Amino acid sequence: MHRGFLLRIRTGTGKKGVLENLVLNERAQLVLQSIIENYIQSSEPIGSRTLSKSIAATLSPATIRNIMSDLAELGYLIQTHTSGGRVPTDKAYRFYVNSLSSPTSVPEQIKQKISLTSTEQGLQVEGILAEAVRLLADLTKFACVVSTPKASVSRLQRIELIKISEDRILVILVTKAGVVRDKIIFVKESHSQEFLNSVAAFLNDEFEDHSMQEIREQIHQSLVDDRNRYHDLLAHAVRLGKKAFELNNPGEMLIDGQMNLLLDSHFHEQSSVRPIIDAFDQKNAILKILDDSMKHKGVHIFIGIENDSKQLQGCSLITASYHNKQNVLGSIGVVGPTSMDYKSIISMVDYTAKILSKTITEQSYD
Amino acid sequence: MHRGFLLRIRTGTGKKGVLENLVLNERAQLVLQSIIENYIQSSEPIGSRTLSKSIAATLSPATIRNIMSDLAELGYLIQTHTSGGRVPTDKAYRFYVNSLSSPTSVPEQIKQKISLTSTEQGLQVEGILAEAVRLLADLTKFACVVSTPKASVSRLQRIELIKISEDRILVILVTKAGVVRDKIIFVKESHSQEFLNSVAAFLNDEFEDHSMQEIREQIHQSLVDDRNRYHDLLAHAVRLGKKAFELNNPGEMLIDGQMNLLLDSHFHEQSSVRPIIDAFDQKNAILKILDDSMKHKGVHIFIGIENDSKQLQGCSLITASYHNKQNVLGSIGVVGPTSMDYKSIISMVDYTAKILSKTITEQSYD
DNA sequence: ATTAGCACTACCCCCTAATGAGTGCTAATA
DNA sequence: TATTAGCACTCATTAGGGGGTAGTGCTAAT
Repeated sequence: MHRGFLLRIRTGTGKKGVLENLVLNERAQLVLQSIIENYIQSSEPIGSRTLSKSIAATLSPATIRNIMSDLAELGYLIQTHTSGGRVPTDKAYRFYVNSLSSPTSVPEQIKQKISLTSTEQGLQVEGILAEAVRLLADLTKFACVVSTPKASVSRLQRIELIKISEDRILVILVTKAGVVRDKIIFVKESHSQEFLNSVAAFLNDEFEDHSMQEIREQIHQSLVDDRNRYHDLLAHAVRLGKKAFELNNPGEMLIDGQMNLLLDSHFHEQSSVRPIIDAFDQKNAILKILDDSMKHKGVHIFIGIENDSKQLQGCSLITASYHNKQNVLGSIGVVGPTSMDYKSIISMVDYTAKILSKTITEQSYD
Repeated sequence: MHRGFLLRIRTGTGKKGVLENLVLNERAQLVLQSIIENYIQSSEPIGSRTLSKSIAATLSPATIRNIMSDLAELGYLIQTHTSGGRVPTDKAYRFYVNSLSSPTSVPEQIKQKISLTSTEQGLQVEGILAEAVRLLADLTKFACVVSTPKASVSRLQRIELIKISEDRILVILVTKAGVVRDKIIFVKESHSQEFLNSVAAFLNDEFEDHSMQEIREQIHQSLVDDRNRYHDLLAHAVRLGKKAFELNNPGEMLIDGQMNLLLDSHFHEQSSVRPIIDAFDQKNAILKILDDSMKHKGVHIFIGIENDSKQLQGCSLITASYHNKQNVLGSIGVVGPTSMDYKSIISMVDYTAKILSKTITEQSYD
């Protein structure tokens, strides 16, 4: 047993030297990194002999075997069979991405492909998102998702109420971010278009530039506020506004490139794709991750077992949030095998999110 | 050679008796039908012995072999190997679906599942379509598509012009069918909201209940019509209207259940799915079929080789148009293997399209 | 016109043996 | 003491061979 040489107590912390706090020495790191990179490329278990040829340092297979044995014991590698080479665990991938510095720059050649042309055409934000997610899917050859701007954070630019029939009113909400939402609300009593116009004018006056969340809260307060009862227009405005601003779509997302997953060699066995398909169908697990990713700027990486959702524990997600001048609006991301090429995918997601933010900011209404 | 007994010149036509004009006698029809139904179930080549057991009539394997041999010669069957049973060709499926009478009724049990609840929630047409296509995909376990209502045939209910910024106007088009389209147009000169309101009022007066196609034509005529030059409001209305009614989205479609194709045994070899995936990516080939299917009422069936698009020649499509009170709006359909269970899929598509039509008609604005 | 019988074919499944890449352990080496 | 060479062993993969099965075409009998 020669683990001693492999490990070093993390310097500068007073914590007890439990296993998790140990760090690998440089050679072990090199070997692990090399295994991971080889595996990402070949998606086949890596053996000591193969590795000794491809690795930068000159190490004999036997030495590598020793190191690998220790790495396995520490949970970075597993053997699929007694004699079938070793495969990195999720823990290894975590180590790997942590060791990567900030996103490497995207090759110029690919940068040129990442451009969103749709602004010229007066496309809505949804159109831009659709283009972005398609682009990313084409580029990465994995499945990609993007969450539409959260209704609650987006700020009101304009509301319109249009009488459609005696009992139906079309509500148009335009947000500063450039998103148009339309929904139909049903009313018991018929209102004239003129009346709806004044209600809309009132709501516009009152709430322009407020976030949807704020508006909902304020309207709710007004409801319990007695004095409004005596003002007819106000009362109606509150009642209609309540319906109009009710958030009915709990957050949507656009998906593209699902099919890419099936052509990927890592997912070759059908069974392993199944849960991911289901995850896409149900959406909420992925949506939750995208939401989480909005909380902090930059690229987020969720590797296999780290995902709360069981269905997603067989894959990794790389996400980045996008924003306009004021707010973080949503996130865009890639769903692929845990053994994906993190280095390049991270930089692609990062760059795409930046371009997306830029495009959306440019065409925001303020 | 005993083909004589198998064939009969089609009666009542004066055409020369070329091979295509020949029809099969009843026993041959029975055998062919039986082969097809067996193959649809098992997706494995059918042999004479197996068939002789499962077929209704009592025929010895040898007899069946003779019939099968003739059917093969006529292009209804092919052998994958010298001794590997026979498989129906696209021609056989065409014969089969032609021999089916009008759609069989859907089992009550399934009918209950086919219901679109979304009307209650004031969902737009797009929402209803999304629900319908998802439903059909769940039911059939294949990929399903639905084309959104053609802009050109839908009739105007209302237009609104909303000033977003100095050089941007948001156009909202509401059609009788209940579709809301929004787009942003760019203008050189700034207009006040009041002015936009009068323009919108004018356009509404002039064009309500006209189809988009008509409107476009009339506006185009007005443009060349000199007398409008002298009427300021009119001139602006024409200019803005031209931009507003420009059809920018060439027809969209919604897809659901693509993943189902991969789980299907008929497509088990990856290679055969690939072209279909591409077809979905490009959309236009499928969109064209959906468009074609709008021309006539009822269910349409496109089998393998019959498809113009090479990529779709490995699969079959079953489509049916949907409509509101006045117009055919679009079509909904299933994309699956050529060996799909036509009988039940046809009736499901038929029934779903009917329910879809009913739902949309009910919530149309006239 | 239909069927039974026969020779033949080809896939499929199972078994076996050979191969090769990998491992752990131990002893030799620098 | 860290590293390496050598050895015995494991196990997935592959190729080859035999039996079984389901199929075919042809011919002769019914």
